[in-house]
Amino acid sequence: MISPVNQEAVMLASVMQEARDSTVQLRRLAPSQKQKQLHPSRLVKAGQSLFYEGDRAQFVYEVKSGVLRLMRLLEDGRRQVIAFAFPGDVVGFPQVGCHTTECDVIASGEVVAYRCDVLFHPDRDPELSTFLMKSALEEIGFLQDHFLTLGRKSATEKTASFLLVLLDRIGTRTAGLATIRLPMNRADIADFLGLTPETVSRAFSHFRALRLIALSDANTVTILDTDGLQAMAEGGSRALQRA
Amino acid sequence: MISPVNQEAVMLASVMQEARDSTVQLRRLAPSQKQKQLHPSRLVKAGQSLFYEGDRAQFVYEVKSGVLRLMRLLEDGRRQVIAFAFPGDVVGFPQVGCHTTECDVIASGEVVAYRCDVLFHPDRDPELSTFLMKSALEEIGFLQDHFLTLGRKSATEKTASFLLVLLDRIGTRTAGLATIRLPMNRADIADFLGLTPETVSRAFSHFRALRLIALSDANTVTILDTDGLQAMAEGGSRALQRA
DNA sequence: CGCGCTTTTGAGATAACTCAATACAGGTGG
DNA sequence: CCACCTGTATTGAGTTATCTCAAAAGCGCG
Repeated sequence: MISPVNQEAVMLASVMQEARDSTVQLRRLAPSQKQKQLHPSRLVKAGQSLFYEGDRAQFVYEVKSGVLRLMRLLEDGRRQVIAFAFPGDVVGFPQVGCHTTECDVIASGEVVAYRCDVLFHPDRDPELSTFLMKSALEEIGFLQDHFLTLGRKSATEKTASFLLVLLDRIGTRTAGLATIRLPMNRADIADFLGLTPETVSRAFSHFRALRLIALSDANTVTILDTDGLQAMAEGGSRALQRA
Repeated sequence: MISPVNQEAVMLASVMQEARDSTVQLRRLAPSQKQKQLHPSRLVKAGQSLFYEGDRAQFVYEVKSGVLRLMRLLEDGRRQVIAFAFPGDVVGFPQVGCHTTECDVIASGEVVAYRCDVLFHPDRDPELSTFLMKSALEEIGFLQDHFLTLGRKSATEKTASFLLVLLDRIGTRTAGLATIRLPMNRADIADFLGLTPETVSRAFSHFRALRLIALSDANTVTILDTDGLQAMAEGGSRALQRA
């Protein structure tokens, strides 16, 4: 998921603030598609922030490699992770010119920045415009999916759903078994699912006890029974969950 | 919110299925803007459905008057209301050609239908394309707002937040007091907030006891203390909530 | 080897749920 | 015009899933 080259290339001095200055860490890439020739690629390092809630929106970012975390905060410190962004995702769609979420890098990688004004001038680059519209529609669909999870599912259902989505997005198949390397910690997962880290941990333990998953370490999940996990995610047999 | 004329004009025989047939209930309107001349307006009646989950997406709809409800269902009947759409909102953004939510009319009114293919051909009508992009961005912002509510707020905070959003969208000011006519019932509110109808009702009663609101009838809310309700919505003083 | 951070496990507290009864409102028909 | 009837909303009492607080375990790092 993260190319080692990128990690090397990032200077150790880089701190959060740097990422907000668009002139830092810019680099030309071999253009992958015609309409992207003009849009610079940027290396980003875990721990950086691409933007904060309330920032004037300058760019939307397409993730090339690495993982981003979008979140919103409540005054008293409560946190909601809106989304994790993986390669192919576009983040930073603005609201009346401002970002309404904070965007942090949780796994170093590379992003492509598009000036926000391309969103409102489709005639200048119809191809790019269509790409961004599709990305926005994807984002809407993704958020809607997660609504159901957030509003109507139990802790085990939420956690199982989460693992299945990640399996789909970043799962790898080794020796016939699907495994997921989690780039985020339990607190991030909890804040994504509207739970506490303890409850997430208990759900993992529960799945392990049922032999649906195995954990080689806390962040490496092997899926032993996809169907069983699917049943969990949809409350297929709600009795099963307590078993 | 709902013009009486529209209610009259709709035939009593109209049932859900009719709304899905785009040839039914079409009518030319005086074009409000140049780019909308070609897009037909359609009268819709409370109880109809504009589309269902899984339907091939043909149109996105701009609400002119009335209120729509977007929702998703789980096999076992659990329901999540994704959004209520008021005049000015655009609903029905498709996912790979299909609708991923069900859309029902909860208050009769009028919508404008735009063919989905305009989303992917911005050069044909840049002005419309920009309008739809802005609508999509609004939708994303709106969904993100609601994420925080859904994932991290208590029942009273959720309910207070809900009332404040509605105040902003459809509140009216009479005799110096802001009032809201709720077009949806308690079950809809509950399914929007991830609660039960009983809990929503208790929250209303709680606010009434604190003299933050008054209810002339179950669907007519008068806001007596906006600041107090705001404090409730943000858990400003969490002690206050239990008072 | 010991320190700090994350995760896991445990035990008790609580917010919201479930089920059930009552109250209310709007529409219908006598 | 009023009584009834149906669906929605409210209120009550007991249950439970999840949270909170606390302790133990695991893991990486200097």
